[in-house]
Amino acid sequence: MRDLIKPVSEVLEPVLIEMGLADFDSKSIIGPATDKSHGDLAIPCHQFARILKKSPVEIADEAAEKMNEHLKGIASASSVAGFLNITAESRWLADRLSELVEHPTNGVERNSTRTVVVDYSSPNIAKEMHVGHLRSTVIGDSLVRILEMKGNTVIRENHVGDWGTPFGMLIERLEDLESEGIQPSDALADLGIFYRDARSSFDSDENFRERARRRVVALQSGDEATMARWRQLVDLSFSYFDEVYELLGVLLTKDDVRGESFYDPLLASVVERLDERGLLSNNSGAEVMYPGDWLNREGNPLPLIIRKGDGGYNYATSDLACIIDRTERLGAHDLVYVVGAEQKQHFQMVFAAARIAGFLHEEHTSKHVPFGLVLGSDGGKLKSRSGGAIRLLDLLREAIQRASAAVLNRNPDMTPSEIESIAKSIGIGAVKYSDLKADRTKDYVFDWERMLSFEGETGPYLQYAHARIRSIIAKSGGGASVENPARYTLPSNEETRLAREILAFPDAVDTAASELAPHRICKQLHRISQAFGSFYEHCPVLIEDDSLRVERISLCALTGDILKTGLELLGIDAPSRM
RNA sequence: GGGCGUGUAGCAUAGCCUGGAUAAUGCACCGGCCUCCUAAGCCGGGGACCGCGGGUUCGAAUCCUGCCGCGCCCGCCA
Repeated sequence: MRDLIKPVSEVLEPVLIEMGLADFDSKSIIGPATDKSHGDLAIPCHQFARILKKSPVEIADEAAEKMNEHLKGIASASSVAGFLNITAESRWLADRLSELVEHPTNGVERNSTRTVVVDYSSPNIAKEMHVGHLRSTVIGDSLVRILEMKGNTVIRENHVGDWGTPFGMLIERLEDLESEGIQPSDALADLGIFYRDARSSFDSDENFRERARRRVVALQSGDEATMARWRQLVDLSFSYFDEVYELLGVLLTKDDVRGESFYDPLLASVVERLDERGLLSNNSGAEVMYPGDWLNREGNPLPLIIRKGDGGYNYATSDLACIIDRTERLGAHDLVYVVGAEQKQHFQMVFAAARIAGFLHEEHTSKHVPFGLVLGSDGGKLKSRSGGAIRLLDLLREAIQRASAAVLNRNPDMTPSEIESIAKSIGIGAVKYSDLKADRTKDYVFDWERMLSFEGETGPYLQYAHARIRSIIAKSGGGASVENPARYTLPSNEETRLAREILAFPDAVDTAASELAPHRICKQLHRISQAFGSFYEHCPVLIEDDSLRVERISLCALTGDILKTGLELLGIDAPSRM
């Protein structure tokens, strides 16, 4: 009800002055009513009692009376227990609804024109993607869509772990397997096993370890045969990542990949630039920076290691190179990192260092968007039934398969290809919604039963509301576009409730964008779906009364469009049948 | 030890930044609703000392403070 505050505050302002409360800002004392049965907005008058030496009840009564005559056509004012309550008139709601129908982006203003880099997903080459990557991918993708809708220029960046010391052992493992006659594509068919075996050889075999070390040196120096192997690892891993991304339906493509290897050649210049500014100091052989007041376990200042004693580089250096690349080459204003909460301090230090070094200026913002761990239903780390790590691909396929059974059960007449497509939308939507619906900073319990039960606050519930709307519209014989009726009349409580929830949608998008919190949109879409469910049961649409029929079809179409738009912002499909 | 985060019905969560009325939603539980646009739905009901103690305030789930539980970080790893 953000739009209601402005006209109400214009009426409230002279009333405040008249009552001797000119010091209060009319806009900031108006808040949403905590109990919607009292109204849309509320002004608690208890705060004025001491100044006016009158009871809050008297003050609220007086203010309500003074306001009412000027609020005609907008709202009505009433008072209860010292609260001045404002309730929008149906007429006012109806006019806002008509505006929304005409609005090109469902009332969401494209009023932000920053260039934003969103860093998300970030899997590691030759390593299985785990549920942490799922969270980063799903949350990051939604943020990209939300920020784009607000008008920003958004650049997706997939900061892939494709460089560094692990590649010595990975390449040597690949060599070993090939000498045993195993094709590289087969060797990497299961990345979890491949990585685990490489690791165990590295840990247990001195000879292998030595070969791995030499291989790292060869990789760093650009040795041709080694680079070919490295390329092979990268390409094969990507085909796996792409399969996951395709199934997930995220925006990420190969063009968005900007891996560690890209920044490697830039690292020396990072050190140079820091050195020029005299920011580096030597700490037992390593070049370090002290960007803040962090302490280590012994209570000594915590260094950010820029160059190791052996001349190698650390993640911090790479992250600084990355910041320079994004601000100076890509012209980014805002940097967003969708990375697990455990790296919070690391990012604080890197951001602080980048400010000190002048890589980030006043016009830049940098935000770590943390998310919690993914836990199994036992409260511990998520594992497969056999106790191993869960392959993301298997997980997504299971989601689709579970959805498929439910779709077939309800629609025995559907063609197999229809079922396949709808099951994918539902299964993936269920996984995404359950990941996005809660505040992302909290740990997250992964529970098949809950997310795919198709009941309650789930992706399928929202999709179902949308599908029912499409079904009505198909039966109405009209087109898919929203017709603006001559005037909405909103004759029932169900209709005004639905109108209110629809009108709150742009607000939810704005909040989600400013807080980088997709769950704000989830919650509002759920409220809209609930309001629609109630409307659906109580307000028949395809009826004889022509003007009401037109109005209700329009309301359905508008609701459907908003649900579709909202689901798109979450990266979730909105099928027309289910 | 230091830092950060988190604690809300049996379970899972929203609300906390920006203090307001009877704390919201879902699952589970109890009771209703399919000759009618998809019952993956709708309507109604029971269930909460908002971790505990202090403080600020006319008013605290929300702000401040102390304690307790849980998690994460404090590596020449990423």
